Amino acid sequence: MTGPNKISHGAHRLACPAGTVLFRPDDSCSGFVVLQEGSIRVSLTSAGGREIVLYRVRPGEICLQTFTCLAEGRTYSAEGVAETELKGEMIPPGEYERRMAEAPDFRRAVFTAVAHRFADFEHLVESLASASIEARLAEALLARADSADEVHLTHDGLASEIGSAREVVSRQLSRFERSGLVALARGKVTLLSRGALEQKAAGH
Amino acid sequence: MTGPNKISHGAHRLACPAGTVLFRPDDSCSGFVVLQEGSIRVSLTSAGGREIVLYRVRPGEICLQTFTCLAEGRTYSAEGVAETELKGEMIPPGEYERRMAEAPDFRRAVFTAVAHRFADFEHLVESLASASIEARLAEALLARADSADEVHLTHDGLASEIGSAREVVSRQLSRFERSGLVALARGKVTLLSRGALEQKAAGH
DNA sequence: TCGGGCTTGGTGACTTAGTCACCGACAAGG
DNA sequence: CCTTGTCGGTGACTAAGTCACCAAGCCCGA
Repeated sequence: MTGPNKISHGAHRLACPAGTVLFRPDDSCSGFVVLQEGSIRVSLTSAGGREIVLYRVRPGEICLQTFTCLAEGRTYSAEGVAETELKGEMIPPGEYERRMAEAPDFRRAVFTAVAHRFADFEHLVESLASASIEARLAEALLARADSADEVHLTHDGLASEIGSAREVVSRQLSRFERSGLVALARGKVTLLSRGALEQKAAGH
Repeated sequence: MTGPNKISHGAHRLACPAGTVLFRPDDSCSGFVVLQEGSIRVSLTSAGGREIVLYRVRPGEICLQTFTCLAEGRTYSAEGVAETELKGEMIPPGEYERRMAEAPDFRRAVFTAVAHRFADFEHLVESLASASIEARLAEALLARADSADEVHLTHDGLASEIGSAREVVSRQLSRFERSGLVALARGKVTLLSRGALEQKAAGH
């Protein structure tokens, strides 16, 4: 725990390539991750094989799963995968406890992050309970488009984002394409009218 | 803040009858509630008028809405209604901050409660994303039945519990009745076979 | 460069869920 | 009583999800 890996007392460096599975359901938690670079996708897969993305962890945010596990000494219930290369620190459970008790800034940052995360969850529940597929898909496309208005996800991937099925996404995308809102290619969706998609996302 | 209402330093007594609306979307938060008796129903109502119960707060638990508001200084986004008569304490924001910083037991209790609450949310998301109406309704009936196996809720109320529509609940209840799982009366459902309902809740 | 085999996407047919409009039954209070 | 509001039932329709299957693109080894 000393030497080049030591970046702050009691913590050690975390670095892993894109695609790394950080945790799976029933894993126990090995520490609190403070992300400096990259993004982690946290998703839930139900018995029927349906996957839904709960949230993403980015620098400055926290993984609520991890918080929960540490607070209760329980195992994970979701899966976390590195979407990009990751860099950060891993704070072991004991050190995490100590900081929560003694470092007001650390504690405040964790709280704020928990609160944010919780707001995400609320939004997700509201969407699932009452938004149309059209609206949810439009929202997901806008949220995941890059600066060139391109979304590099398969229809299957998009289905996971919104907690639906591939066929449903395919059909809705075809409708968007026929209306001139997007252009489709294998593994890619190009947004042609953000404005119109924003309308759809808001529920017409 | 002194006199008969003082029950612990800086807090004051909270008492209100069933049906009291404790907070609505966009209200600002006036303090942290520690419940000693009763239950609070926290629900979200979407633009289309569809209501869904997020969770209930019971003694020893916390209202995550309130936690979020205090942590970020934001307003509520859901509605909280007293389901029964309530008794407890109301800890004002400043005092809440102080306790979080100085009282390890208080802090630990809050964390544990947040973690529990979060697990509820996860379960809700998973249900919404992939469980059938049959399963969700069976689960809600079991969760809300009293010791006499009776559920005192209207079909509309049950629909809010599972985030669906009254007609859907009515039809599913009819099917349960035809299968001999429940007996129906105005404003009441009587469970006739918990075992069979548990099967349904687990997804056949 | 050819040809599997895998991934991705398209489609029809069907089931389940949600919506809309409407009506009848019941309960409580004047 | 009768009136008014709540509660529940129903038919007809739309939206979403499921199932089975196929076709096109892509990767990779022979």
